[in-house]
Amino acid sequence: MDRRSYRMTRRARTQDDTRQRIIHATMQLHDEQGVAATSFVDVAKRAGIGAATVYRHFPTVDSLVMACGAHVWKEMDPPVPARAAAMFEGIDKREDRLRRLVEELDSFYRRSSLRLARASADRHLVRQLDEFMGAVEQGVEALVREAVKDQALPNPVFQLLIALTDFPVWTSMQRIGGDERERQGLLAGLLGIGGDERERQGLLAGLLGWVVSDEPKQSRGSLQPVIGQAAQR
Amino acid sequence: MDRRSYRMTRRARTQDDTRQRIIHATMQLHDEQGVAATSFVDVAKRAGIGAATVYRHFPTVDSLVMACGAHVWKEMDPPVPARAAAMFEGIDKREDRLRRLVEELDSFYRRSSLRLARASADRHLVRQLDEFMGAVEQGVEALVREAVKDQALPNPVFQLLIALTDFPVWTSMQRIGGDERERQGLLAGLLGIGGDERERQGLLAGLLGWVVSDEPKQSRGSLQPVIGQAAQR
DNA sequence: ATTTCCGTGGAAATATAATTCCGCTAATAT
DNA sequence: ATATTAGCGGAATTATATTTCCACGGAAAT
Repeated sequence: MDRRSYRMTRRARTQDDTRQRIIHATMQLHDEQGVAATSFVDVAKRAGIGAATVYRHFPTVDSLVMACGAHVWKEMDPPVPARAAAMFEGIDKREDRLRRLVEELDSFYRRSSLRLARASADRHLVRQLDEFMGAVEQGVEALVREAVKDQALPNPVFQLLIALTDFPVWTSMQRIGGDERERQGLLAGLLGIGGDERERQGLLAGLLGWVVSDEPKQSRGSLQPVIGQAAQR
Repeated sequence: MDRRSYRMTRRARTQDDTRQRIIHATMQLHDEQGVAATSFVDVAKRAGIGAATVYRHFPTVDSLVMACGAHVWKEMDPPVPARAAAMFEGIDKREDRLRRLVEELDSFYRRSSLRLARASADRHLVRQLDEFMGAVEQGVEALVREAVKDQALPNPVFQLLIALTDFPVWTSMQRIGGDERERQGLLAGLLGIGGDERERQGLLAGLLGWVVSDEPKQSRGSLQPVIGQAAQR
């Protein structure tokens, strides 16, 4: 009795269906109660199948989380370094590039806020989530870098931009309220502070230069020389 | 046979010693592996005593976490609303008050960063941690409010200040590196943007006003009218 | 001294989540 | 039709964390 060859047509379909149900149930639960808090039994119950079946499809937690991760990544469509340049296609003016950057980031964070929050919450418990967030951060950084690529910013200024554009900061800023336009304008304003042309440096760039250099440049004694100077002149 | 009266002098001391050992071991483990990840058995092992003894001293997880919380609170000595005013005693100039605020916050966040991070990480799992962080946030908010109390900031600006002074934002800014003085100067600069006197509003206040109002005030078309205008005039 | 009291901790009991076993059934090939 | 294969899932098993029990021994009172 040698092994028969199996093609599995109809069967394969129901099997694949089960797999999709599992993934769907898992994502649902991850959204509702968090990633780390979701057990295999929970998933099975939600999907309306046996726990053993979940194990058949996904022998390890890793494989399940990864399968979900792929789906989620696709759904949230985060910025990736490869497409960063294309996002600013034909946009030359500094302000317009900044505006574009903020638009892109705000809409990304907004449409992904729940899942980014869930991933952030458990990234120290689940390796995949940490990698996931790492990839997101890389994409955002690439976007920022592309937005200011012809400005030759000093590294600390660039790092500040990165810091001000990350997800935790966006989350904190949500408390301000307001609609999409207000939020974006506000963030764009904050970022716009950082570095204009080289000769008349942007406000923050100037400020940073003052702060980093050992001695105040002009108005010693004042705590915000550049800003103060810009505002009263 | 009626109950004897017990005074417990020597005994009370060793018992109290055990209690302190438990608390010490718990804080150690919370620092090392996080709050939620630390079990009663872990604590017992670290303290070199039996698990049952831990239960005798702290019947519930809550009681143990609270005892540790009290210690931690004392050690980190966070800003509290009651002492907020005293922190600015005799400091009148706007810039000096801001500088004081940043000094206070940065040094607080720096000396408490590990534990604030641990508390933040698990605040969604452990009620006490959430309350703890809530109290910290209240203290910080009181400090900020006190720092700008005579400026009559529009609420959105104030909210922005709160957002920019919270722990997640501070954490993100750590990536910039630099020493204490640089960091503080940078943050002070960022905050200083927000709201000067009413008549010549601070840059950010102006920006916000522009963003919030429906139509651009002066230089329509430009994305950062206030900053642009301030910088080039 | 001796009786009473109580903190201690090893061990057992309990709870819950993770994983595997195995018989059932439906799909497939001949 | 019938033998064969493979997905399925209830139930059993294992693993781990939580909680309780109780005998022991040293401290406190008389």
